[in-house]
Amino acid sequence: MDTTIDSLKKLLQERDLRATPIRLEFLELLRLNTPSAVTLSVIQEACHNTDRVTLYRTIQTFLDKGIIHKAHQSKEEVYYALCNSNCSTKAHFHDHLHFKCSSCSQVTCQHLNKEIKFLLPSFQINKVEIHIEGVCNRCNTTT
Amino acid sequence: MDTTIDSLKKLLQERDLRATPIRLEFLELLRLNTPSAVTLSVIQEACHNTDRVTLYRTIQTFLDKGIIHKAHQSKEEVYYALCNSNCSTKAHFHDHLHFKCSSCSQVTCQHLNKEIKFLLPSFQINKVEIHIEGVCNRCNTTT
DNA sequence: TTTTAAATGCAACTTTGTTGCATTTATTGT
DNA sequence: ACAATAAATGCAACAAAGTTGCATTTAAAA
Ligand SMILES: [Mn+2]
Ligand SMILES: [Mn+2]
Ligand SMILES: [Zn+2]
Ligand SMILES: [Zn+2]
Repeated sequence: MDTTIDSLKKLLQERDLRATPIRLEFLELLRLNTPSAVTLSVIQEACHNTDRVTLYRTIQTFLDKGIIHKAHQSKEEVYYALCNSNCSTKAHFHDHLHFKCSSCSQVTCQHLNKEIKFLLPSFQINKVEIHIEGVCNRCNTTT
Repeated sequence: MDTTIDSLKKLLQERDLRATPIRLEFLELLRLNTPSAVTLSVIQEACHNTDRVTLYRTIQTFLDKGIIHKAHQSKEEVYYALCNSNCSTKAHFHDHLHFKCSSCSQVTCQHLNKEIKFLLPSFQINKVEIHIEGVCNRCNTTT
């Protein structure tokens, strides 16, 4: 039997990281919010008895190891979400965009079904980030 | 005869803003860097005898009045660039993407020739921001 | 159980951004 | 050209956000 906690433990150990209670709580929070991304301030509220510094370091570690990625990065707040299994210590691979709903203010990862082509002659494209703002399907249909 | 300074003065007065030396220096800096965007830290260096607070307030004013816009907004640094004449006190209108070159580290505004369609059924799209990283045409051709 | 490197907590610090208020200055009208 | 005035600026004090060094604790391996 493989509980969700066990799978998170495995995820950490695969990346040579220790499965500490703080890290598991952090990841469980992100997992529960899938497909919505979570801000640092929400993480801080949830982990209120954890030192700020530890959370900063945890985020940095998870980014480096390809466990989480930044979704809808703005100057005000950064949203974090779990990566899929494509990402590793080596590199991140995401073929999705980030949608911020101005109604429910949720940031979600949305899969890109068709590949998007940009006409930039003699440019080399390495990374594409797409942020869209509007009203999400839930808020739009639930009139 | 219409010097560039005069045109900048006119731009400010059209938006009910006073043409102060600081504001003209600020806009001249952005104009000289076109089509590259400029970070706050670069602005601060250029206007080293201007108070930080004034620069923060100048940026906010220019954003509100549709004179500048944020290009390649990240948590670390925000890049600012002049708006085209479409933008006003009412709203910003941009149909271009922002390209960050990992070689020369310049952020440039690139026009979108063809409109990009996203397949997001029952979503309402209000704003689209596209950030691309890679190697720009100048760096790519100058091998 | 013991060992040990990794992870955490704490304190001090830096950097970045904000607010209130006094002073200065660009613009308008005389 | 000068005076009046509202806008813009500078300064000080503050608040928020992020960083660093180091001592202590703990997960994982022996
Ligand atoms: Mn995502
Ligand atoms: Mn732009
Ligand atoms: Zn919504
Ligand atoms: Zn370049």
